[in-house]
Amino acid sequence: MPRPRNTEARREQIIDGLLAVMGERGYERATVAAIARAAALSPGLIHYHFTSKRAILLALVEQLVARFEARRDALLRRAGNDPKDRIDAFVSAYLARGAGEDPAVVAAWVVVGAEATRQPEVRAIYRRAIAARLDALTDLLRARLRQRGRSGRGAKRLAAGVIAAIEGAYQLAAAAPELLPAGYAAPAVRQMIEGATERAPPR
Amino acid sequence: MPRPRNTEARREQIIDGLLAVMGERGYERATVAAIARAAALSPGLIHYHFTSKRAILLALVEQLVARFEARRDALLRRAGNDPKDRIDAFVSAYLARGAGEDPAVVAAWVVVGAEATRQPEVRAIYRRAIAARLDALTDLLRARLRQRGRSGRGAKRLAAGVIAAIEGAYQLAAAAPELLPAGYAAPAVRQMIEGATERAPPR
Amino acid sequence: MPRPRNTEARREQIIDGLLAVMGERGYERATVAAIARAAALSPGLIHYHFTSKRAILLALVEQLVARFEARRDALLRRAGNDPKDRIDAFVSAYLARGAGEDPAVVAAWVVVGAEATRQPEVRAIYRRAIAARLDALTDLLRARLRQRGRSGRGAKRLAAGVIAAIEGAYQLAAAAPELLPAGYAAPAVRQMIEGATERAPPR
Amino acid sequence: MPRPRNTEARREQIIDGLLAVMGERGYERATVAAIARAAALSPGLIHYHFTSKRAILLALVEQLVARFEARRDALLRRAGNDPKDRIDAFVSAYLARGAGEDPAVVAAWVVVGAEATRQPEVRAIYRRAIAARLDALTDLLRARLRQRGRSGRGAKRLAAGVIAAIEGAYQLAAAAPELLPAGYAAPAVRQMIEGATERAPPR
DNA sequence: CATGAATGAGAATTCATTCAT
DNA sequence: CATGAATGAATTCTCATTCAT
Repeated sequence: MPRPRNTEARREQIIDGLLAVMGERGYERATVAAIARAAALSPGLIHYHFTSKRAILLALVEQLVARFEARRDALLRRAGNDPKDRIDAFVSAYLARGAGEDPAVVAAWVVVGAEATRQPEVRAIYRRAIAARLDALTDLLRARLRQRGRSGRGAKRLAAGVIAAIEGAYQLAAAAPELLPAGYAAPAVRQMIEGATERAPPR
Repeated sequence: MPRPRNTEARREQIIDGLLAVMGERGYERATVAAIARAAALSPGLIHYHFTSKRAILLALVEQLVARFEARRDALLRRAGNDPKDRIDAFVSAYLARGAGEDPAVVAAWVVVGAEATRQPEVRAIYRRAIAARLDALTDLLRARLRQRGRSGRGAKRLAAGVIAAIEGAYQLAAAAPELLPAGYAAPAVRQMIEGATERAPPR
Repeated sequence: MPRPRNTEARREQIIDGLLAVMGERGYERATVAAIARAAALSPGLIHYHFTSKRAILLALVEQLVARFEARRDALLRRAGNDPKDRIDAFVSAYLARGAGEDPAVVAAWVVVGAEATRQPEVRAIYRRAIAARLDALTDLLRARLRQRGRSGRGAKRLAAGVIAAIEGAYQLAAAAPELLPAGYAAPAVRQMIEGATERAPPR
Repeated sequence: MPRPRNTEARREQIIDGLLAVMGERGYERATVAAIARAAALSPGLIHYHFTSKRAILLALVEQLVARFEARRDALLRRAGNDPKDRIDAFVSAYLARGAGEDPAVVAAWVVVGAEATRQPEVRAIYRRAIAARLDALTDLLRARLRQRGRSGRGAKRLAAGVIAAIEGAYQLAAAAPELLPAGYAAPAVRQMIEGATERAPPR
């Protein structure tokens, strides 16, 4: 009678181990031994379930992306059809973490962003995720602009600004949280959007 | 007739070596050997001029901060006294790099931000720098709000939003440049500021 | 079916490796590579079982101390109750090494004595060992003095002299063995004790 | 007009530098830079005056030996002709340092003893010095034995015991000074000598 | 003689990965 | 699947010695 398979559970454990360790040490200094410890597993087991340390990172990045998308979709579903509400839902889903939801996830995402700078495979996933957010947000913004009788022309640029602001909020939350006024990020982003909407040329 | 001292020049060379290597490999993978190669020096010499690799990083961080401040001061001096112009000068000085001025500097600053997450000494310098920018920008924004007859209350939160947006622009520029519309950042930041100014309550 | 644990055996091997190498090279020049070679292990394994080279040294020092104490206790148990016999047993146990029992141990102990001069952790163990010997020998000498109807006053100073003579015998055995007459040490120590006993004031 | 030669003074400075540093760090860890600092000279100058670090050590050892011999000769000259007084003079000269005269010299001599264990050139000087002390002391002891009407047979073995006791006193003074009763060494050595003298067979 | 920079050969330590059990 | 020992290639750092001035 073969032992029941538990590969998936183990993979989750290991990914969570990397998440925990990477937040406080970064990727390079997250040793396989430390990941194993955080996952309450033996070091040897790590390489049974993952071919390499890099593979764990890639799985983690994908998981972080998927988590965001799940939360975003849930909030959008609840938001109804009004463009403004939908934009708020998107921003809330994105900022939930940046605002302090789970510090480990915030820290890990910042590390992922830095790794995306150099590891091609991380970069690929990261870009795909950012591109998807950019596209989705662009659509939402365009709907909003049209609702206000404006041209949708600047939507993409505006979306880029919003995403930059949110990614920057993550970075600041991870590196200098005590400098920041509470809850500054969402209103700032909203100002950016409203300011742009009002100034946009008519259709 | 001793050999003339050249420590300062050598330190610069080494810092530049780290800047170059770190941009493409990150701090951990910027080996001392690679730094030496980039600086066209022998590896042993690195440790003659710096006590440790970390010390080079700290020197680099301080240099990056100083460079920004020098550029900002120069632009502010040229900007005159109008609050709006001064804010523009500040943002331009900050974004000059984000916009692509020197990709190595952009990449390095992103790495510094990530390292600030974990290395206490880097964090200290990083925080001091961010705090200084926050204070300076808050003052500029407050002047602008008053000029328009508004309360200066929200100035600090707005400043935090602007800085987040700019730091995020660095991150995106380093990790996903080809996704971004050209020159999106400055207008987005301007929208954020104008939106907030107009919506701010009267004094 | 995990590989059976063998940490203790490996640690012994490594300690023995240091013992062998240190005797002929001293501690500093006993490189980890050389220790590994002497222990017939790979260099990396050394640091799997010990956190640092210093940790091996500390383990070795403790082992040397324990070895002496085991031999001393064994001889004392055999010696019976006569104070003179017990003193002889103590001195024999101590000098067994000095007299040439195991040259590697003699040499290592001399190195330990020199390291105790500077490494605080070595010094702590060394002192504790010397203090214990001093106390034990003082008790033995006091019993002997009383047996001869003398005051036990000078016992501690005499014990210090005996221990100095034995430690010195180690040093000379390690550095200049061929200069020394065979078997000089035990009689010399005995003379020291007898001379002092006879000259001690009555109780 | 050539600069006046100062080689001898410089060599002394450097030797003193090694003396100071070696006492607290041992020979291996006494870096040339540290020696230079202790000597208030530049590192490069060290190798102008000595071909190697080892050469400094050899010079230091020779100096320590010479210093002892000078003091011993001075004390012997003052001691007159009585064998007992001459022996006392010898022991005093030897122990002066062990008793705490100059801790740096004591510490350095202990390091020299340990180095003699492995460096052939140090060993050669060390042995010659010990052999000379052994011979000289043997003569003194023989005179004393004859004076008391005893056979001089055991003189050499006794001398070895005395020298071991004194060398051991150095070791203990360097590594565990606070454990030792004040002024224990000289009386203990005297007991050793008197005990042996009285027990020696008649001529 | 003197200075202090420069070199390069180690040294300890770390760590991803492999492997025997 | 699981364990934890084993390996070996890197990596940072040290330091005696050399050298240009």
